[in-house]
Amino acid sequence: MYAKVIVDIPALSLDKAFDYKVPENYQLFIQVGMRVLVPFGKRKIQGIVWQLTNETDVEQVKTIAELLDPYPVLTNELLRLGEWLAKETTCFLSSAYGAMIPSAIRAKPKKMIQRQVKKEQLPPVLQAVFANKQSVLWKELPKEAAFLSTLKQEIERGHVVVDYVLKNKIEKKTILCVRLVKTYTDEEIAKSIHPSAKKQRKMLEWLQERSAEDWVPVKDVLAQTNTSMSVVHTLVEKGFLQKEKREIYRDPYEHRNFEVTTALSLTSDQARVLTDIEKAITEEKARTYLLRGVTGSGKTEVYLQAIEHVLQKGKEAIVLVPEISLTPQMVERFKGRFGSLVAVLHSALSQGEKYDEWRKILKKEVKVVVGARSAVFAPFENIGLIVIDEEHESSYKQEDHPRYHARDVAIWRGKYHRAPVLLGSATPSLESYARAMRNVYQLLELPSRVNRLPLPHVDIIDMRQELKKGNRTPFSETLFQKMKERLEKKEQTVLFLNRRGFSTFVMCRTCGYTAECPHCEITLTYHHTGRLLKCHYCGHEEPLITTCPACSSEQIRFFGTGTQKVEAELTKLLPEAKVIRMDVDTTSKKGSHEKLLQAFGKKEADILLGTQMIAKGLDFPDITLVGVLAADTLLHLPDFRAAERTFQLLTQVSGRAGREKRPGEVVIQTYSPDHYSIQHAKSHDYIQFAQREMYQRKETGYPPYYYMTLITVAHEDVMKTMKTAENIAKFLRHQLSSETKVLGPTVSPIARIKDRYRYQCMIKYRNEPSLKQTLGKILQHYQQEIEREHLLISIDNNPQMFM
DNA sequence: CAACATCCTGTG
DNA sequence: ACAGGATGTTGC
Repeated sequence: MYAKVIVDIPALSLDKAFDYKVPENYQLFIQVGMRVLVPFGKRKIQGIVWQLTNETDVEQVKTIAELLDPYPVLTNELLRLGEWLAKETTCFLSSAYGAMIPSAIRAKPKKMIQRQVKKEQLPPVLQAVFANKQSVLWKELPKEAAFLSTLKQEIERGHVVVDYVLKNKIEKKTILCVRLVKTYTDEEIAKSIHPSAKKQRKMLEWLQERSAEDWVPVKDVLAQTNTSMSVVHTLVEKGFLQKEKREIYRDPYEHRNFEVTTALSLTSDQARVLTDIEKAITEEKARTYLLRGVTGSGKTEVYLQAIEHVLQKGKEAIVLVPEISLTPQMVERFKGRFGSLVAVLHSALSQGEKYDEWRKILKKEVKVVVGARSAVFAPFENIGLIVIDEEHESSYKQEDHPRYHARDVAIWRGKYHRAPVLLGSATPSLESYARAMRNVYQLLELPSRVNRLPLPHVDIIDMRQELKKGNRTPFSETLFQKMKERLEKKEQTVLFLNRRGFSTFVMCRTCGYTAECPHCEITLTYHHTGRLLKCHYCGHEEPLITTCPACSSEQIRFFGTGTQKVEAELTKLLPEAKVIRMDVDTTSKKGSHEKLLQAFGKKEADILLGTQMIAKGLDFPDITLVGVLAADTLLHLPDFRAAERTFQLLTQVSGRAGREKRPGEVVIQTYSPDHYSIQHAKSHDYIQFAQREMYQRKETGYPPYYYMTLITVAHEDVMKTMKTAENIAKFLRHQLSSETKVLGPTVSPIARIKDRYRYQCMIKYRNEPSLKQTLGKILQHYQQEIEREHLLISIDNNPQMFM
């Protein structure tokens, strides 16, 4: 019996299966999808069993060293999905599988030396490194030539051997538990426990009262009965109790109680939508539905009831939510409805927590997964529905290998399981909307808010006029007036600014010098805390300059406005207002995001000031005013989706106002008040916006009318980078059809990142069946340079970012 | 001509 | 990715 194994090393030359013999003792247990440790050259590495066969063409097959799993970590379906993903996104098979497995179990084998003889038999230098240990990690050894030659000698003599051991990064967590051996009668207890041993009696009684067969953590027993460990020991010795280390799950929501909820009554719109979806679930129709529902129209309740239907059918459901809206509020809605049947997966969990949530899925202990992008790979085997909330969010596209879009993966899995996929959004991506228009997806709509409240009134303020009036604060007169009103009425305001830090850039007024990152061609951003200049791309930091390094002038000025600066202005202009600031800098610590939101929910502050991250899921009844300080920041980015993103963001943010009884108001400040994305956001008119934008895309030749592929070349040497990019473009023009456009090469919007120069080419095409193959040829051709000289060629199909 | 750095090949 | 052998470079 042989196994075809995909080894865990990302390299083009290793992107194929390697055959290994399955040892006798594993033949009964081994299954496709399990991880194995295999000898590879002089090393041992991890791999995935991809196929099992009875023959091999390879003459000198080696044998699998170790079977790493008791059950497969990848299902048959996921193995096939990986093959598709590798082909579709031009990545290695091992990278595709890597994306499906939690990082906690992707163990790196460690090189070690082990002594085979008594310490005294080794030369003194080696005695010293071994100390009292049997084995030592290779990387902890001294690397001097003298030492290495003695080591080599000892290895040749067989006194020391080199070995690879595999350390799981995260172990299963265990705690000490006890349970009663059986249920005891009073006489039995009286017979063996002395009347004066009150504590022993108390512990036994306490345990008897609980369901007797269960294991109980010792910690709880001691706390509840107010006894000590010695009592446990005595009872174990007397044979009343059993003691054992039991495996437990780390529970990220351990200290939270989720209020149990039941299905809410639906509006007629919701009911109509739900009927369609339930029908698809029952009939096992692998259709994709686009649910367009205005903010506050109750999309989540539709998801919840559809999932209920899935569970009734004995199937499982996956719900994807953008990372930033996976707040405790969101989790609460699902845990409240489905309790312990829910697993939650997102990046804020520790590695151990992620691993445990994932194990619950694998062991079929949960039926619903709520999670960010990568949760689309949840190893369920009987999926009845996949939901993608806020489907337009660009975070569903992974920005590094494998560059997949969760929507495409969901649709693939939907087909496999014959399950519907439900895409939900108030502002669908134009790609999805176009598909719905062509009936590729089925369009479902929720046109009005659940509570029948009107959508908030939106004021557009022309900031050019404010400047003329001499207003130099970040707030227009109108916005400032309204903020003051809220303060008096004790209502809350949310201020939104799409930029963190204090100012955008620092410039010398005398000579025009601007501070730039030494590793990336991008201006540094001033951060008030620590008085630092930071690079938002590579994290480089340097102290703030006070004199210009170019001309020694002291006229250093800050330009642009960030959240920190607005906060400072607020304390100056509205000293009585309490402000909470939320951005990457104030929410980087675990749990701080939640804490700040809770504080705002409890009305500990009047104004919430934040970036992107507060645009979603914020659902507090007392917010009656939303201010967008600079609506243009997104609009003028060099990106064909700039208008779409602006419209989506403004709509999203406006949705935060007046979610309950009181109507809300929105103030949008902008330097381009007439732009259609801003005007249509004012009138809450998605359809008008979509039509206008669709026209624009058609004229300029962008998605959804054309597909795009972005190729970025990066290398330390500018000339080499340019030449390579040029050659690639030439090759593409030659290979692809004449209707396909190859643009560039041009310098990337960020010309250098981490000391590598960057050039890019763009391919725009409508029909190019051999594109994937052609791209594969390019990688093949540059394989040596990629593997040896750190040449980077990245291929991004349907890119979301153009940096 | 040895000691050392760099290139290059193969991994089942 | 990385180990190990082949090949090139350098110092005396």
